[in-house]
Amino acid sequence: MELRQLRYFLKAKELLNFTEAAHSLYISQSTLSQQIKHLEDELGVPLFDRIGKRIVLTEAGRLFADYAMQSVHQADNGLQILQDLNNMDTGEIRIGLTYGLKPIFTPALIRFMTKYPKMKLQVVLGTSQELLERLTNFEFDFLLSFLISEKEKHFNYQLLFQSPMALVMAKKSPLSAKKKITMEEISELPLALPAKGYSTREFITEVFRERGLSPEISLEINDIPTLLDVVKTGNWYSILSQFSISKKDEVASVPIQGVNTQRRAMIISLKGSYEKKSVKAFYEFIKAASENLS
Amino acid sequence: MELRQLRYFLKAKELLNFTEAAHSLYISQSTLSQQIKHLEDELGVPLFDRIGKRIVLTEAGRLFADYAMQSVHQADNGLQILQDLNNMDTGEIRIGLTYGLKPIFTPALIRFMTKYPKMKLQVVLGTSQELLERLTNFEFDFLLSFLISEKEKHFNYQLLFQSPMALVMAKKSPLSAKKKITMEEISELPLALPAKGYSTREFITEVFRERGLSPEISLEINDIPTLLDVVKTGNWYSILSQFSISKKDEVASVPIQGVNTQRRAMIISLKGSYEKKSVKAFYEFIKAASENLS
DNA sequence: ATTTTAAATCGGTTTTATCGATCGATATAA
DNA sequence: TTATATCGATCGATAAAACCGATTTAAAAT
Repeated sequence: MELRQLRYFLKAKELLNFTEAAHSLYISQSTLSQQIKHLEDELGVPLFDRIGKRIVLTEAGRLFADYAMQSVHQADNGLQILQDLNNMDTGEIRIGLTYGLKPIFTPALIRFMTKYPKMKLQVVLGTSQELLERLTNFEFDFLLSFLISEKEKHFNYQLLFQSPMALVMAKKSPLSAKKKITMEEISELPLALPAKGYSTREFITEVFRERGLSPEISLEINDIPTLLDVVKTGNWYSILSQFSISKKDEVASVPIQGVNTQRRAMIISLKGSYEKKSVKAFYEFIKAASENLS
Repeated sequence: MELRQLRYFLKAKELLNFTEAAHSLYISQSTLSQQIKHLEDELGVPLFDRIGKRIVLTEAGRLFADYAMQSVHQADNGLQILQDLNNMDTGEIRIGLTYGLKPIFTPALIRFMTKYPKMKLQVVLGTSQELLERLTNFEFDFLLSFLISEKEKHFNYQLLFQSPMALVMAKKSPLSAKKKITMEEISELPLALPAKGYSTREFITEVFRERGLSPEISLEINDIPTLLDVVKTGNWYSILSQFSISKKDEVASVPIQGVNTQRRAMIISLKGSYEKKSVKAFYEFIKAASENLS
């Protein structure tokens, strides 16, 4: 068993297609096919079921995948820590970012890249749910998100700041003059909310559920700028964290009354994973940006 | 980077001698030398310092070793879990055993091997301290020992039974008629105790320390049967757990008064390591043996 | 029925790991 | 101080393996 074979297996498992996997690994399909076979021979059990020209993971494949992933990951970590030992000016940082935290991220990014121009960053925007999933698969060094549901024990959390939820509406809306608004009032309004998977949406659903309210959710949109465009028409209202609404969005916002509407912005990383110096440095840039904005 | 290279590296790190390491890996010295070099080239930093004809781990080597070990271990675990999936009648169990728990282990071993004759067992007797150290290096599936100091969070503990400490003496000793004895009385006697590293010794030291007693320890022996031979002369007394003294040892024992002299016999294993079916089965045999004896 | 698609297989090529022999350096013994 | 043994590095040759392209086989799709 070799790491090369484990890497091949994991890619094949990911794509469930030998031809594509081979292509993405820059090897031929025949090579991949052979190496998987060798691995299976050594393990004494098939990792894939060949159903016609389709492949699916076997029970054994599912079980084995976790160990293969860990093994490869530990080796990568070892490499990383040594490269880190030499200099922190090179290397790559992979970051998961939720829309809501873009305002904090962008200035941090710019300052960081100015200071360390040789670093390579890879930023993926997405919903908290999908980013957490990918973090678990070692696809990110960390991600920026509002806290979704409960903390999980295999993640590390660093609190950046808290921000209350606010009702968002067109500037011309009569409600924009109010100082505060309750969830009860909101539940009577036509709402356009972020789609499922967004931490904000999960949070809103939970708050409504706690209070036994069943609001009218007429629109679900998986893109925040579009959501704001909809709100600007004046026909719908939305709920976002106060923080993520900037002036140039040209909408009005009214804070929501209630202790439990505080959203906690977090840096989330994977416990047990080696944390590069460069990543730690980035944390400081993000924390500095958070303090400036609050 | 390949697992093969990591295995080579770990063996070289263990023996700190390329020639011996190569021999123990059934490869030539030149091959090992080359493969270590390739690995170092890829990592961009030497893992060993070559001081004359001696090699020592570099800082980088020390850091990298943990990751290499984890990587190899995870791959091995993956293989193990799949072999386990097929049948639990084959494979090897590696067990660390302290002298004090031999009486419980031996009958469990015999029954287990009778039921699963194809299994291969490897049993290492030693002190708790050295066995715990080796458990951390993945050298055992589990070990049997009385609990030493505090529980550590990277170990799993399963309590087997509790046994009080007892003063051990020759049958002819006048003290053998007593029903109980205090630590204060003991501290006046000439003592022969297990050497450092034995859980029992660590425990005794701690109990004396707590009570501010400074006993006369005239003999330290790292072999329990020898210790008992010494005790049989009548010139010395020893302290062992009540349980580990059997009738055929031909010594008398008197329970020690005091709540805190209870020793806890434990199965200790490494958290996060995959636990083979066969190992779980063995646990049951050990637990059954504990219940019978108590 | 025909075409397309995807994995397995085959033969040949390239790369890599491995070995034995040797070299150079160093520690040890005479 | 000199001779000897020991250890890691290096070199050239060989064996093993990974790899590729072409082809085959079988199952979907048309």
